[in-house]
Amino acid sequence: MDSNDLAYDVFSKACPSRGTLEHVTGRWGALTLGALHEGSLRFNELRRRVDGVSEKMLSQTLHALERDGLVHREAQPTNPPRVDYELTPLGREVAQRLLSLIHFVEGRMDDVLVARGRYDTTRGTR
Amino acid sequence: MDSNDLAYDVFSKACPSRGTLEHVTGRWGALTLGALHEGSLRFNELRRRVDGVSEKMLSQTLHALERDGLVHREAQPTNPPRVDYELTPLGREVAQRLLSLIHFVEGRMDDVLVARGRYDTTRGTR
DNA sequence: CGGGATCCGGCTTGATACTG
DNA sequence: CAGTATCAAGCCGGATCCCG
Repeated sequence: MDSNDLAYDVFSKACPSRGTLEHVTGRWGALTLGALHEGSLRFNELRRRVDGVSEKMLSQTLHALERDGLVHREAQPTNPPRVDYELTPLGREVAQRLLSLIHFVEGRMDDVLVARGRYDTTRGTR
Repeated sequence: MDSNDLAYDVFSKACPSRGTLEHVTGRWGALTLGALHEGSLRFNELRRRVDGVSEKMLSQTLHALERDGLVHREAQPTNPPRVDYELTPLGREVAQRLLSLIHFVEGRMDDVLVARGRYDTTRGTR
C-alpha cells in the first residue's frame, strides 16, 4: 500500500525499473558496481577483480550499466588501446546502497551458515 | 584494499557469501524479500504480489531464503492448509538495505531513461 | 490451498577463437 | 589490451499432473 504512489513500481512485470534493478543486482552487475566503487578500473583489471566473470559477460554487463547511465566509459585512442570505466554520480549513489547490502551480508555470513546447517539437518541431510 | 580484512569476500568466486548475495539480489529473491517486508504473506498472496513469478520459481526462491535464515515459514496443519511466510530479524535487516536500493532506483528511473535515450541515439539506434 | 515432480523449449552463460 | 563472433551446454522458467 505504500508503493502505489510511485511512478515506477518494480513489482510490476512491465515496469522498466525492474530491468534496471536486474542490471544492478544481477550476478555480475552487483560485483561490477562494487568493484568500480573503489575507483576507476580498466577492462582486464575489472575482469581480475570480479573473480569468475567471462569476457563476454563483463562486456555485456558494462554495456548495460553504461546504457543505464551508471557507468562512464572513457576510451583513449592510443595503441595499445586503454579504456577506463568509472561510476557516474548516479552510479556512485546506487553502488553505495548496494555495498551497504553486500557488506551487511558478508558480515552476517556466520549467521547464514548456521541457519543453513540447521535447515539441512532438520529435513534430510543434503 | 578495504575488503581484504573481511572473512567473507563476495568478490571471490569460492566464497559462500556470493551465493547468499545472489539469493538476495536475484531476480525473484529481491522482489520476494521486498514484498515480505510489508508483512507476513501466504504463498498465493506472494505469487500475486510478485508479478510474473511462477509457482516453481517462487517455491524455489522461498526455500533458498528460508535455508539462509532470511525467511521463516509457518505452516498450520489445518484443512485447507495455511502457510505464512515472514522475514526473520536478519531478513528484515537485509530487506531494509535492499529496499533502500530498490526505492532509489525507482526514484531515479527518469534519469536512467534519459541516459538510455542518449546512449541509443549516439551509437546506432537499436 | 500449498506445494513437489517431471518434461522440455529456449534464452543465458561460458570456452574458444579471432580482430583491431 | 579491449573487446566481438561463434557455438555447445546448461540452467531458467513455464506447463502439466499429482498429492496432502
